[in-house]
Amino acid sequence: MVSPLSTPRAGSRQASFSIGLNAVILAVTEEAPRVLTLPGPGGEAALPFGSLDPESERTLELALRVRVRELTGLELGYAEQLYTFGDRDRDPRVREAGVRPISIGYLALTREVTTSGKALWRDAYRFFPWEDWRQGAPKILETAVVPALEAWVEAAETPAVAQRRRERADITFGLHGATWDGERVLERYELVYEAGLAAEAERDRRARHRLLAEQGGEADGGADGGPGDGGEAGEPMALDHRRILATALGRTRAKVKYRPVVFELMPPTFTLFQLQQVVEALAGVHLHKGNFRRLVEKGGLVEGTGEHASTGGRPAELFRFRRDVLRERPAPGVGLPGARR
Amino acid sequence: MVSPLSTPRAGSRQASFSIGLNAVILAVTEEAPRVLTLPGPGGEAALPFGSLDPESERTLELALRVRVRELTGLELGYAEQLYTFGDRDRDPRVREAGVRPISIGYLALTREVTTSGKALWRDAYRFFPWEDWRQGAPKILETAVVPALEAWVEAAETPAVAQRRRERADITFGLHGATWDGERVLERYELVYEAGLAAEAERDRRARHRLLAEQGGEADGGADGGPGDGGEAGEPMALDHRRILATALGRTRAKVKYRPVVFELMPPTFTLFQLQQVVEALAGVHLHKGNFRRLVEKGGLVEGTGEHASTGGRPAELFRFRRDVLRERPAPGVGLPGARR
DNA sequence: ACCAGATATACTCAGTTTGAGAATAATTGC
DNA sequence: GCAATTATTCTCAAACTGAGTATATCTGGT
Repeated sequence: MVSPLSTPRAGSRQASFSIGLNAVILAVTEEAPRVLTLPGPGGEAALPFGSLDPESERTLELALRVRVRELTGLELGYAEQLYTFGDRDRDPRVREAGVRPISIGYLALTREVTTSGKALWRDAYRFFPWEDWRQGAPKILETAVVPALEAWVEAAETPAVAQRRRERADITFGLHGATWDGERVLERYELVYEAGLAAEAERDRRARHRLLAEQGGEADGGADGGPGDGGEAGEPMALDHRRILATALGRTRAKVKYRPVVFELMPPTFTLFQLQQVVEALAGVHLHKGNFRRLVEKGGLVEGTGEHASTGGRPAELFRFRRDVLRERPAPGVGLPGARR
Repeated sequence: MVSPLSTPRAGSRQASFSIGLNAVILAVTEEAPRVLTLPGPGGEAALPFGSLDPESERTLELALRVRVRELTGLELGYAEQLYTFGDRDRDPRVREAGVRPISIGYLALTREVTTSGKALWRDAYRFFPWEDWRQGAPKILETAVVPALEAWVEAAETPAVAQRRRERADITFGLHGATWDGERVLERYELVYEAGLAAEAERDRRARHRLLAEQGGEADGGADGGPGDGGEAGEPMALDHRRILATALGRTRAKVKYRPVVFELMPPTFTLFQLQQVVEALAGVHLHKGNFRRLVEKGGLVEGTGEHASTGGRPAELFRFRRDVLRERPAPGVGLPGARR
């Protein structure tokens, strides 16, 4: 049953694919979103990942769970697929082994637990310092990002390209009167990469050139390799892992608004302020206490347990997630300010 | 530079992968969402698809665009990645060639244009008759879907499983007081498949059994193959294409609410009622005319051109998409009733 | 026992948005 | 000019939002 539609490409010698499964495992502790990392090549942090065996595993998600258990000892709860990355020229492994890597990213939310092996929980904002607005506008925007973006706009070869670049920079970073959209984490990282600010950009460029020199292959498109010196904006990660992490953070920020996924990150019972702090850590902004409370209580997302926890001031009531909300409302989430269309 | 994390699996003989690129190309005409299909194996409709060559193509999306142009003559505009499917036991091609197919689905929105080759635009609701509520609750729910779901719940082996099944059925189909959520298109199709109502379920089961008989392989998990007789609910598609289409429709319904993607489906100028009808076709529900108008005008999504189109009654003003809205608001979309938060 | 400090929780209130319906305007066909 | 048709504008109550203020209940110190 060969499909009548498939189109074999010219020149496909025995090259093949590898399917990489990458897990972004998020937890929130001490008011920071934390991602589970492993030491990767070159000292860079890496996401837990492994490759899919073509025969043995029934589904991609099951395979991912097995890999994560092997690597970190963690038994995943909530997990969803994020995105599949397959850019040929953005992975140093590409032609080295004649294998084209396809990376399938997954997002998992969990409570932080001690893990085995070399796994380490790291603050996700270490990799995206411009995403945390809880202490006001992040300084790195002024000092590094905006200047680099301006240089990148200036470096355009035609005014039309410069115009497009400027508009894109404005929208993704909320410059010149545009509004900051917390969900555009990936778009911002991509821009940081393109502007040459991410250490990965320089690293990948070098790797490509090395290969081209060895093989005398095609010309480099030259769409990147801008003015940046690299290493200035956020800690780099192995391979394309920072990209995957950016996708995960953006998706989490979006999803929290319309699905009760925050509760995956909470203990069975919690105070409303603890819940709020977790949401704030993910969103990277502060919320109005009274309004948050109203939203989450009147919205039927939680129910009180009657028990109380001492806090240093008046004791706070402990709440639990109210599962019935799933039946009642189509899109139950904790909605942030400006979440309104 | 071998990753320290990859875990070679036992028993991986020279099996390999193929990467399939699948395009769901949507347009709206005559008040129906239409999907571009090609004749597939066994007379079933198929999505345009082809496989990725490991070496020649720089990015997945570019490869997809090339395939679609070759197959249908269509030059894609807006396109986004949807989901990657890789279930081993749900694709008849799996072990036939020792190749495990991974399908990457894409969503493209366009205006309907005449296409070359054997491509055909078909009403998407033909494949999901339960999704169109514009004429009231679809009859097929009463006549086929709900009874099949009930049978599927009854067929559970333990009361606990039956309980879980019932809750899942209620939430995804809005039964017993739960609310219908237009975006859960995939979840509904998956349930229809699991309940044995989708013709594909029976087809895939047969294919698996044929292979098992030939190879004497592992036992079938038996998690499906329920009471349904197949073929009762919606037209089937080739391979896992109905799954991909369901993902696309759900994503489109969601996205329309917070990104101005409808305009990809519109001509350069249009009346507000035309715009509304396109949104209604996608959402599968009717909207309040005045409110829709208010939303879209006050929301700054469109601007009048001053020109008018004759309609049979009072002429309607022609509008165009107002691009500036992208700068002004973080999540501009046309929002449906109940879309709040 | 009382007070200050720290939290949690409860209220208030104006402004905005939503959902639903009704009223008015500009055409076409007869 | 009239009926039918479609577009456009208004109205209004209910619900929701954003921001602030007031009250309650604990701890620790004196």
